[in-house]
Amino acid sequence: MPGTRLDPIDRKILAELQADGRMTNVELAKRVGISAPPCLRRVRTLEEAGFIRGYHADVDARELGFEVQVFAMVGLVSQAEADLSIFEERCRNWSLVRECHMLNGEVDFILKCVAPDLSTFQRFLTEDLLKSENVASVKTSLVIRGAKDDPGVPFDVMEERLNRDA
Amino acid sequence: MPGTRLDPIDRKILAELQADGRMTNVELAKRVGISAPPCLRRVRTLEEAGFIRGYHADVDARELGFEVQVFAMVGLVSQAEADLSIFEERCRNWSLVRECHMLNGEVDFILKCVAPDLSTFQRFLTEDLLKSENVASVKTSLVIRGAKDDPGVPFDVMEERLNRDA
DNA sequence: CGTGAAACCGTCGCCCC
DNA sequence: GGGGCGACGGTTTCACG
Repeated sequence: MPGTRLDPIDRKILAELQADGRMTNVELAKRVGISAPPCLRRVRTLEEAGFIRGYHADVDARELGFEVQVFAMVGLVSQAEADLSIFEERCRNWSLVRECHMLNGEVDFILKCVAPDLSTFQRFLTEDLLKSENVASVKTSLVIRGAKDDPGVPFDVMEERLNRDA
Repeated sequence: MPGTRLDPIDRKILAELQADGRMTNVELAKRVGISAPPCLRRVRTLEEAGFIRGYHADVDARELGFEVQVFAMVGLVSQAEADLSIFEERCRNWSLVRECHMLNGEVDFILKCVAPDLSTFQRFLTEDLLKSENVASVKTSLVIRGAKDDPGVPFDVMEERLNRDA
């Protein structure tokens, strides 16, 4: 079971840095109840072990002029591993596609796209996505309004499960 | 048009902080070509104006033991504004629901859920989501594997459009 | 927006348990 | 193994030009 190698202090560090990634190390150390040097060593270890992938400013897309968010459901002709990989790699190269997840069920992939306006998205849809080899079908849904958009994971659910198992 | 009040330096600041939210202010200042004090003033202004909503460590869900990611498509019985708001507020209180977007088309909402294991998710699905008033239907799709998961917005697409308009 | 100065922080070596 | 203390260099963040 992953996550077992982390002690409660590590989990607290991760939760705090997920909530505020620009917190100073001394502030973080105070919150998790140890002094600054060991706290910084733990953070570096968590980064190197891949638990922390990076730090990002959370920018307001709409405020910045990205008015269009779209979820695109993509079906492929061939689901052979090589063809899946090719499609995934293509998505990684489209900066307008922010997320690409392979799903079970009727559809093969869900894409979350962000664009400044509808015409920019339509151009991507017709000239890039739909013209891609192996793409059989694309169904798009515009985001009318966002109700919640929290990055990261629910640490409280994790703690609940750890308490339940204990 | 939003985004017009930002000059090229502000946009560069946002792009840099989106790429690395823990960059020091002096490093940021160097990259955008001004000295540290005005750079910090710009960052504070961008924060207070809401362009920057916060900073978050990007944690690896799977490495941390969150093995299950699910997209849930939710249809409601009533789409009256009051009923939509009630549903959105409920989603905000479910920590396992990380995103909730209202969509056009057949379905009313798409939810992105993160859970440590399938049974935790199933419990949420049957005991919380499906028992909610006004929920007519829920279709879930498990994420088989993630191919791309970049937070934020595509600044390069924005710059392209600005150049095109100019 | 830049300069300078003061306070603070990140970071290291060392000692302790 | 991990945590704490002290000190140096770099950073944040003022006031001022």
